[in-house]
Amino acid sequence: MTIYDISEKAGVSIATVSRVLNGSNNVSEKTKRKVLDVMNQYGYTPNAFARGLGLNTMKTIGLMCADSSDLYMAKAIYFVEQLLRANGYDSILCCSGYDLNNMKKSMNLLISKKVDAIILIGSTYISEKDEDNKYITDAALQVPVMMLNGSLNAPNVYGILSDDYTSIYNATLYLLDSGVKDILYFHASHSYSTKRKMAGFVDAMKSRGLFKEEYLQYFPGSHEDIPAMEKHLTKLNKKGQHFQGIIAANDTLAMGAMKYARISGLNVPHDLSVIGYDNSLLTSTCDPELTSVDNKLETLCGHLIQTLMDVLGGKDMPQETVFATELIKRGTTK
Amino acid sequence: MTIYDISEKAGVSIATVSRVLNGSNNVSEKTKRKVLDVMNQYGYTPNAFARGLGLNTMKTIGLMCADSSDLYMAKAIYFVEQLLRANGYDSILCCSGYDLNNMKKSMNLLISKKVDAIILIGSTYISEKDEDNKYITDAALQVPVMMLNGSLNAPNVYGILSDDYTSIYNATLYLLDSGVKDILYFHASHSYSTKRKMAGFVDAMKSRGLFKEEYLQYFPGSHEDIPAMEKHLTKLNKKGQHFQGIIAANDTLAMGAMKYARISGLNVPHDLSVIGYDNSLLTSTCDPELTSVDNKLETLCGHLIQTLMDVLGGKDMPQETVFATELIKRGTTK
DNA sequence: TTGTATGCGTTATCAT
DNA sequence: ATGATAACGCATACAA
Repeated sequence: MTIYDISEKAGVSIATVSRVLNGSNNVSEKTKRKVLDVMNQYGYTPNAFARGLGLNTMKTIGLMCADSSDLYMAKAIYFVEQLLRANGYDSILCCSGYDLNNMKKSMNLLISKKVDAIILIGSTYISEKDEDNKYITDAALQVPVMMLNGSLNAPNVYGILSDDYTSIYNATLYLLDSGVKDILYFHASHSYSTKRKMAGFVDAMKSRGLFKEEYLQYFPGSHEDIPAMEKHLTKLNKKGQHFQGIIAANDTLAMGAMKYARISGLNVPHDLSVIGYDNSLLTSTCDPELTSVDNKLETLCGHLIQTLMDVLGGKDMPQETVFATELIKRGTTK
Repeated sequence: MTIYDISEKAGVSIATVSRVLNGSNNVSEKTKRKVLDVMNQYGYTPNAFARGLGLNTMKTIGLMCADSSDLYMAKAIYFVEQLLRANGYDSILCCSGYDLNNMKKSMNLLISKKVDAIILIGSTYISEKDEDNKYITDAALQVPVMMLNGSLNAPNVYGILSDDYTSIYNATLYLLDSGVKDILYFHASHSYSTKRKMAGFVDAMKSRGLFKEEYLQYFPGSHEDIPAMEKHLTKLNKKGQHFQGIIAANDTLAMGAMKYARISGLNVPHDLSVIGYDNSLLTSTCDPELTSVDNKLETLCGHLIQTLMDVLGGKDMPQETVFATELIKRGTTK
């Protein structure tokens, strides 16, 4: 069933059918009805490929994330997909993993599929070395690139981020002010976001003259392996590294800290204070409930999509937008 | 940059360029090199829309899930997307929510985008009433429909599922054999999967002559609201409903049970035994760690994609494939 | 092995 | 208001 079939059965030209299809006003009410009737009768739907060829767009946005099963990214995908669809766009998803080569591959794949824009979910994609970001700036030569919680100073790439630095800076001060001295920053990646958080931690500690390099604790294992996180901390403690506070780069790591406390017989928050990040459902799985930074993900996603729509509409938009977060205080801090 | 440009610059016809593009053997090594060189030089990539129009496929599979941020679905999406891409297909994602009308809309949208097949993730999509499944069987008239953890006896729809019934049947017996008598089945949806689990529970209890209707506990709130789950159980207990065991339809609900135990001062597993479902990362967030049913999701996804590829390749495939699960015993059961 | 010509189903630019 | 016709960029049957 094509536009030709409809035109024939309705006794009009394909041009008229096309006009009806696209809601042009230049068509009499009478013929419009006739064409519409025939369409319904035969259950006609326009061919998306042909339309894509003609319009050079299929109203599709490419979504890239390292791992769609990560709590943060999964939520982001959900919000972004909903909002895109509400704006008449579809999402094609690419879980690229954390390897640079696969990221490049995913990017090329999306570009070759002629998506209208690319959304990079999570700060995984931005690298220290400029050359490693080239695949992003290259992509931005073709279509707008939106970064959720990332930022890159290049034409046609837009970053929407939460203020990770200040979040952790303030969280650290909050912990210090509650009387906790030795605080660990516990992270499992070297992403852009993690680094900004770390900088916030370092600066806050330094502002009180309390910073030590050993406070920065990198966990090299799987980002889902909570028992391994516990073991990491236990080993650390056995090595003589003392700490009464842990600030984790995400809630899952904080769960590792909680497990460590339980196994070590530590009272939380009295012996050990813990702060997580993302304010996920994990915050209510532990006892006491986890104090965590709310990253305002839904707000970020909303703003990201709005910015994208404006960019696609030809408007000038700010290259970087930063949102404040909120520390949700629960039982793991005093 | 089109095939015409390349043909001109390489001094050959567009047919030859096309042949090179599609790896045809009927082209001399020499001209192939020449064409390839020109392509690289100009950074040519074929237009996906034009190709789609000609071949009537863009090698894209439609993914539907109710909520991509649900732990189960998020993992499934990850596996499925990876496997599809490894087979040369892309995924377009639609988070339909749990409302039937939106599900239909999502389905139509995917069909109209001319995807090569549709994968329904989670048992959300299959309904009691035949008429409510019509949109699925209708879709199957156009493209193969694969159901992850769902099943529908209709042409061109294929179900890959884990044996939810037996899982819970055995888990229930396991709990009974450990000396626990009053057991609750705790669920938050009326999905096909949840019902099969419930049937397993009911039959297991009946097999020992221990079933009571009140044991079936439906939680009407948000599937992420763990505190509300706890309150539900607390209220239940206050109403005089006793229980020493809880079998939850998923790990999140089990977290609610664990929270209830803590708040009520119950020792797990001595006073209360808990079994979850999905064997997610939540199993290691609580204390003691959660006994849970491993649904073998990765295996299911692998099989689903393989089946799909075979179906697309024209092979005859079984309409339903059921995989056994495994009860992973941890600290919440004796 | 290579080239020519046509079709794929639209949209859009002209006329009328 | 409506119709004829040319793109859009590729694949492919057929010819050479």
